[in-house]
Amino acid sequence: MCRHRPDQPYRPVDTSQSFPALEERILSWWKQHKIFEKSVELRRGRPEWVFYEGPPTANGRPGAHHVLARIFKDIYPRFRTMRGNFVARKAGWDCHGLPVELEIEKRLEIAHKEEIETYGIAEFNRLCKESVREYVDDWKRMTERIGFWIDLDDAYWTMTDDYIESVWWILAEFWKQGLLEQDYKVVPYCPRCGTALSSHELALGYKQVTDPSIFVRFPLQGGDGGPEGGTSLLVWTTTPWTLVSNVAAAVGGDIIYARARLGDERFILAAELVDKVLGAEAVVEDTFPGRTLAGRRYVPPFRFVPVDKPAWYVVIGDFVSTDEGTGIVHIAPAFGADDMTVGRANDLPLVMPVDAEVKFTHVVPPYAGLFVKDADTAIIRDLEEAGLLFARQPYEHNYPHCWRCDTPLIYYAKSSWYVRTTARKEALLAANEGVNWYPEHIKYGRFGDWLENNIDWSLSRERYWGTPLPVWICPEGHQRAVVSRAELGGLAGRDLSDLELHRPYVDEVTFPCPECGAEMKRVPEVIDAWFDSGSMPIAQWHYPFENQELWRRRFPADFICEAIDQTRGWFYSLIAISALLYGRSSYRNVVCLGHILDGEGRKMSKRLGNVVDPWTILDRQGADALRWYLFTVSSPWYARRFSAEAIDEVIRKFTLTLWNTYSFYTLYANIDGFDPRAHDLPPAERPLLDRWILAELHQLVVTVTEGLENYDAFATGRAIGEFVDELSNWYVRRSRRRFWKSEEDTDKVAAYLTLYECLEMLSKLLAPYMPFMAEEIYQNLVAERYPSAPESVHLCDWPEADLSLVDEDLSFRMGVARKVVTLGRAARTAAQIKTRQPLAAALVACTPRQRAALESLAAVVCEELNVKSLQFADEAADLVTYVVKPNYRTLGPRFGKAMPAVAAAVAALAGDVVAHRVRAGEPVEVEVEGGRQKLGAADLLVEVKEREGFAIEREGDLVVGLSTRLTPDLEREGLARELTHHVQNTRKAAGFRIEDRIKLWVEGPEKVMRVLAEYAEYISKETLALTLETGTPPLGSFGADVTVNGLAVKLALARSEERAE
RNA sequence: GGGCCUGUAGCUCAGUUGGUUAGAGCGCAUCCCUGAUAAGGAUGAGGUCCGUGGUUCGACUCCACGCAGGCCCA
Repeated sequence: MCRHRPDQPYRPVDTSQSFPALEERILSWWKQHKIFEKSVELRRGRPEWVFYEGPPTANGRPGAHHVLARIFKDIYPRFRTMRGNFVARKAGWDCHGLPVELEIEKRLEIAHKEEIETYGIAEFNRLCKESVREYVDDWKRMTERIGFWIDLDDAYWTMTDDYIESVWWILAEFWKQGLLEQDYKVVPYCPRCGTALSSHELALGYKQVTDPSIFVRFPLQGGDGGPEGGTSLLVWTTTPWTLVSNVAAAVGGDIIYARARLGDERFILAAELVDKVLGAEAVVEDTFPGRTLAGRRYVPPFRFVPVDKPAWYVVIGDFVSTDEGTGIVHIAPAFGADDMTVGRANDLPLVMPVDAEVKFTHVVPPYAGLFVKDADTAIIRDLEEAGLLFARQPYEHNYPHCWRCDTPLIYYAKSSWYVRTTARKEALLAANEGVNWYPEHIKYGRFGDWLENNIDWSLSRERYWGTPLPVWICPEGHQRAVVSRAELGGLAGRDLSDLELHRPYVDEVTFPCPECGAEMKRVPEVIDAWFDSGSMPIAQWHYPFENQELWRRRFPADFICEAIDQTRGWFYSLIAISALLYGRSSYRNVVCLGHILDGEGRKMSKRLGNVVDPWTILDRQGADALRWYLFTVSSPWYARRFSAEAIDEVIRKFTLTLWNTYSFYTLYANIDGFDPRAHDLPPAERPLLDRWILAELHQLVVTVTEGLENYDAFATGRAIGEFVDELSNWYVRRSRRRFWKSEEDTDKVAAYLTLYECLEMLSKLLAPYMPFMAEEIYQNLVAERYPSAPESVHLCDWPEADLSLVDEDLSFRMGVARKVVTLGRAARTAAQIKTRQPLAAALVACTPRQRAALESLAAVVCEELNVKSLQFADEAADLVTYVVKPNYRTLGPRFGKAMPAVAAAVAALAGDVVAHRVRAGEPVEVEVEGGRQKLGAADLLVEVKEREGFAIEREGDLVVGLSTRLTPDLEREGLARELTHHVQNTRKAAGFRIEDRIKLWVEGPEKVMRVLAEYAEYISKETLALTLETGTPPLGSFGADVTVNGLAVKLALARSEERAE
């Protein structure tokens, strides 16, 4: 590539080109000539358009579904770059997290966390690091191959010390503001694995199970502290073992409760549940809202654990429902999220009689040492003996289990570190206001809801491979969040600038507490990897330790893009961190893609094993085809099914059509030695067809530009697809003979120029979508010929539409002509007459505007339909009949309920007569429900219907008929064209090149020979025959026996040495 | 269990503020054209527009409630 040679032919375009091979060639050319780097540098100093890369998790090989987000991350930055913005593309890799650890655990055959410590954290983390690097290499190869232009050499890695140091800075900022705190929180916990589970893991393990559920009496206390008149709160629970830790009973403030008598006992429970729980015999004595119960004390079921605060009274909880149970919920703050919340709100004591293995401790002698769930039976028995058990029944529900070992999870209060996002909820919501979401509904839907129901960010993980939480703590409980390596070194009194900021190295650093002098040690936790990736707007630059100016320029991002599952992931972590730090979002526009599903409609995931390896597509069909498929197959916001077959369709339908058009141009331009820059022919001086396709082309530029500005690669891609179809199947097909006629006149120059301009423009419009194909076309047509042209299509400016060339009227006219041609062909099909057989006339019935359009394009229509003339049916013609219909849009609002009567009255009118009046714009009167109503011309729609028994076709207002009578003249002409057709086929069969001149011999019945004589000039010209003879062909000629309109004919041809003029 | 999204031809999907006869591509069938040719074009068959109610003169479209799938969360 890149040898300039305007006077040389174009590189021949192979119609059976392998696209993957082509792409590989272009990839290496890009690399060799640093085109990506140049494309970025070219715009240095121009307004920045900031893109943030959401770091892929370097744990697992990339699948076809990962290609989706990466190409959408590619197309808009490419577009903006061509539009003139400076768009830096810094790559990134998400390196930390449990999945990486699990993989190493598997490799080391480790089953328990403790074994990691035995194995050695340093070595374990070294293996994690290694694994990350391996996967990153896979991702790099995929990224390059799909043409995703991103700077892989300057990627941020969340595991580097610089990155971690920036994350520390953020955490220390939060700590200073009181937004980073240690707290108890109820988490799902696997008693067997000894670890809390993340919400993501939780989702993997829900199962339908049956648990014991019991109804228990909580006898109300009277004023003296004793039971009050035999009245009990009736409480329902599915976890009897938590009753040991009961400290309160919750009711809904607005829920109506009843005091109901059953026998000589009284119960309090939700009024609407009385029948269901107590049965029909129960008598309701009183009803009252739950809030009147607040503060009422009751006798607790167990008193094993001493409490240090008031307990055992009724509290209000907004989570209480009457869907099941009794409407009264027993509260054990250590063992339920709602319980914990309500416990905090009411300052209830935390009763925690359970150890790390979730067994009862010695505080509860009867059950000590029992796994809590195994204690259920004994607890129920003891309740029964104490007379507290009212009823028991098995309860079937969806309960989470450990996805690894299938053990039922226990909700359990654990100490953990939290980012108090709830304290800044308003800032989060305000930050979201400044974000444009694509699609829009996410903003106040899924994402907005998530922010509205925000919960504190559970930050810490009791793991090894992650950013260490930079908090040091002393035995007195004083805390210190460390901001940087330098600060840590200062505190520790030694140079720590080379310290690796991972475990176990940071764990080894201790220093005296500034407050009490005792030794401070780091807390053992690492942080949630989502915090790492959400910190990237800051940490990717090692801000604020470096790059302050750069950071100011590149915050916030103009554009980010991920799949929809990131609403709770990266989209959230980004906005949470930046809202807490700066009170604003770190991104302005976010494209939120639907998932790629497998053939069965399931999400592609490593776990299901249904991931399509992108290389099977890339090696066979190529990156452009995959890209085009993903951009245009359907709306990107929705989940779509992936199909390799549909990519073949893309190639057949779009790629090959474009390729053939491109190949067609180069083929003929080479034959004629055509150089578009040697000619200057303004569009206004070119034929109508050329002006038409140029009008479409420039309209396309407008459409694509506006679409890409609005992040709509889908509609714009489809618009390009339609244009390519029009270019190929109308413009080129209609213009074919202009290219291969021998004389070089203005008409031919116009055709070449027009097609060339379309292809050149297309290469630019396509560059963000199909960077390889666009490059190939641009290289061959432009860059390799003209030294002044940009070296690559990706270094070009985005094209500006020439609005003076856009011509809506012309588009309309050509549209009508194309429609008439379509209908005329259908009429031929119906009449079983080949297009090659000329006919006398096509007869069209249509509106005046359509008529005008067709008259201006009569030649085109006649040629396409192979008719001698185009005629128009007048009102009296037998071709059609008219039907008048009511215009619902105007009449509906006017007549309302009387509309059906109006429609009936209109239907009763004599169509032919009324149609005439309507077309003339005159009003019509109808009789509706006894009254006369005047209907204007706009209130009636005239429809044309074909009369029975004609070879005609119609669509809407348009009716096309063909006169099917064959005269002898027409028949002979048809035969001549048929002969030509067979000669052309024979030429091809003989393997002649299209520009080869031939000698032709024909032998056949007299009828054929007469036509041959009459049409000798036509046939010779069409087939490039220099001689046309009858008689015996010489040896070495290429012969063929053919049947022409049922007549046996012998053809023979030979290549001529002469070059004709 | 909750929230969001989706449900249109055998398949993959469009369908603009509610308005006359709901579209495209693929597949299938029939046929045509062809020096772009491992393409192209036409026609046909194929639709309870997920279901049920409602609003309206009129609903694929708006509302409610279901059903199914996806995602996120419990």
